[in-house]
Amino acid sequence: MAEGGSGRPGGESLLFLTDEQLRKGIEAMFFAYRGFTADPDRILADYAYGRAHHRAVHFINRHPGTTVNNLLAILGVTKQSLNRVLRTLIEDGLVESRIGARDKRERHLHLTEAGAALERELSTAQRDRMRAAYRAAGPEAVAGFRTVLEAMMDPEMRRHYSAMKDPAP
Amino acid sequence: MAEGGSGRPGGESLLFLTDEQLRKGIEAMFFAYRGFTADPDRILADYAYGRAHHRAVHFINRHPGTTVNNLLAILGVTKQSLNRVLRTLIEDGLVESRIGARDKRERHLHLTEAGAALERELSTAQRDRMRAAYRAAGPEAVAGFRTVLEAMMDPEMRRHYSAMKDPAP
DNA sequence: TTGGAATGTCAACAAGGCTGACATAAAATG
DNA sequence: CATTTTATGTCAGCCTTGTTGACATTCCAA
Repeated sequence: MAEGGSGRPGGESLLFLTDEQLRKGIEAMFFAYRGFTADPDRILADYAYGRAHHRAVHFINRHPGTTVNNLLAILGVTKQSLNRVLRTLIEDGLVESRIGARDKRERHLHLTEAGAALERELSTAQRDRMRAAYRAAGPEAVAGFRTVLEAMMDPEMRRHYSAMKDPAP
Repeated sequence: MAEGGSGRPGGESLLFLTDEQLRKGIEAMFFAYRGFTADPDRILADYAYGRAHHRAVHFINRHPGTTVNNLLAILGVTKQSLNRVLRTLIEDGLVESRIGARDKRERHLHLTEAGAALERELSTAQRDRMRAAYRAAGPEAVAGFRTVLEAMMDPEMRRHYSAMKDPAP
């Protein structure tokens, strides 16, 4: 066969869709995600927190005043799971839970100053790695990176992703 | 400010390095990784296996005859953790562990036919999603995707990634 | 031959997912 | 007003998968 023997037929413009290319993409995701979480994980270990706490703190910072239910939808875990994490964060004074003004059943979540400080520490480490990768890869690669990742999301997750404040164009 | 008010100075060619852009990249990784693992996770639930089993099966398939130690380095977990997963896979007849010929301390790992069948089922599901994302994004985006992911890896992981058989150019 | 290094196994513990059941309070609805 | 639905919190218990510690086996080098 003229197109490389992958067993997947197609014109030469579809070479990037061979099984072998797709496997490389899968492994790239696996190895890159490890790097992606490595720096925050190290910091979290010092605080006796885990990735679950990081995720909660991250999205509370991004959506100040969000309700528990909304956070549940974003994180895609059960309320029991989230509650355990949230409880420790509130006990430790990193997150504040305010009863809703309109709807008193709701709890609106905010970071305290200490919570914001942890968020900064974590996101600085994670952004530093992301920045280095972006800088090494260049703007065009970054655009492609974002395009593929967005196409890989479940539609529900894409909603949450797109709903976040986008940088001014 | 002329460059969007992110607080990060830089010429217009560095707009893709603003904190806001980096945050979007971080969230894209988070949401995309969820999609990336969603399909295999559903299949694994039917077999009472987890992601750890998937990873082991994937890399044993990619490196037939690999030793436990080598797999450890690739997966980046403790040998005790891997051993538990490996033990169930061997008990269930998906993986074969052969004592090394030269060095009898080593165990060389191979998939059985049943193991290869599970691997195919899992990787087919995962590749399907990856293929759809690649197709939607196009070849240039895919190249950028791979470039950024590779830049994001720890050097050690990048070694393992690059060591894998690359598609013929 | 003997001591250390490498490899792999077993045991026990913790984090953080999950389900199920249940309580409370407030809102929405008849 | 009575009832139902919604939002949240909590308890109990299970599973996967990470961890450390202890230990057995095997190899190799002093």
